[in-house]
Amino acid sequence: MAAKKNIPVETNTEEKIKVAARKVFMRNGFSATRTRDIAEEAGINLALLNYYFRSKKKLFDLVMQEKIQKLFGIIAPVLNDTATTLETKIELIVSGYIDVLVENPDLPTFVLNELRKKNFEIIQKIPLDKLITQSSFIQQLREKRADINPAHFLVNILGMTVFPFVAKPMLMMTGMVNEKSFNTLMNERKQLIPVWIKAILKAK
Amino acid sequence: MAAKKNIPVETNTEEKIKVAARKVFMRNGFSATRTRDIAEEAGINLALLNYYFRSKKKLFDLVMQEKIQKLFGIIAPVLNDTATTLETKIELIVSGYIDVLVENPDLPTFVLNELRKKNFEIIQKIPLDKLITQSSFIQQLREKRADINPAHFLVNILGMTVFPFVAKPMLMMTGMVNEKSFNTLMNERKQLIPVWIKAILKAK
DNA sequence: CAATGATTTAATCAAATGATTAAAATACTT
DNA sequence: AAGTATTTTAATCATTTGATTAAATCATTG
Repeated sequence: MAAKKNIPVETNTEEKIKVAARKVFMRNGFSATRTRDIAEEAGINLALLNYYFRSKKKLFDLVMQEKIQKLFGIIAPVLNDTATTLETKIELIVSGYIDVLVENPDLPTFVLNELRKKNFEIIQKIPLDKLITQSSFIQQLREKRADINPAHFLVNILGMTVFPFVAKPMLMMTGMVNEKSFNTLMNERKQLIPVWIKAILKAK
Repeated sequence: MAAKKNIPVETNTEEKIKVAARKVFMRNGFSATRTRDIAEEAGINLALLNYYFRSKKKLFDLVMQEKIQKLFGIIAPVLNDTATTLETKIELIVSGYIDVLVENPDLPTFVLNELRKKNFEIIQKIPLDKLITQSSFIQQLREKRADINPAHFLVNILGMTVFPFVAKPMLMMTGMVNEKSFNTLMNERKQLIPVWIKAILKAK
């Protein structure tokens, strides 16, 4: 590691490849992405990709790891914050997700589809199990409504929040939304979903 | 068309290829599927695939067309039935989707992801726009709650119903569900989602 | 500045893959 | 049964694609 010392991150070859890989893998998925596409997008020689990352698969795993962390990073800290109420947590999860997904609309479909196809070796195995089931969020829900299965409740919040992004191509196909009205709709949902979830919490 | 007359559908080569194509395309998506995989799954010579369907893309478009119709076929007739109440429609959509998706858990992620990647030429262009916006469902919703945007309302129902299937790999990764408890959960949701949606309808 | 190590390039490989072809086998018609 | 059309097969193409190699360039160190 002789060179590379004073080279700013943006012009660092390794970083240029990562940036390009994120973009191309996210757009096309693992199988439809050719290493040549990434090289071209990065403006580098194809051999450099293998020089820095060994293989297409290794580079992809790196990107996947990031994207999964991005997706869980929105919800994890909120679930475990003992300082906030259940209502506040709901608001934070909803607006947190919508803000990130308006900027990265393809993120959930990409991750969920690649997971489904098992195109990914889990590198960093986190004990998500306990992290969620022991969370402050679940405890607070139990106090309020011990009869509601936390899985149902979380699925409702995420379904209302994340699903529209997954279903976006279909919503556009049906003419129910266009590129502009979709974002308006999502911003409205930041206020609306917490109201609806509270209605569900009251329902019996 | 000389032969093929008395040949039962199951042993019909064209049909065998379609059955195999549905299976393999659904599991792997367009790009990760090789025509050789389909031929092997169908137990036929590779050349027959091109003989009957001209190309991988044409065969894929056929499968996509079917899958999209399957996905919309659940909801379309319910939305437009003037004989049922809004409450009944909600119940029918929810249980209709859950029943089909328990048997075809990969259907939504497959379709939504391939649509996202635009791996598909829409052959049969249906005026889904009017079909939905002019539907009995939307009219009934307007009568009950003119202030609720129908898009929000439909997204809520579909989000709560369809999203769990899309998120299944992630729910399993977090240890929140396993293969067995997932189906139990989905069956519970057939009863629960209509209750929750009614709570949303009452909320202000 | 020369020597050393890191980075980059052009050229090339080997395997995979969608598709085609010509011939063989099979079924249908008269 | 002979002749014709359809279906199936084995072999082969032409590209694409992930990866490697050897040589060239560049930067750093002593």
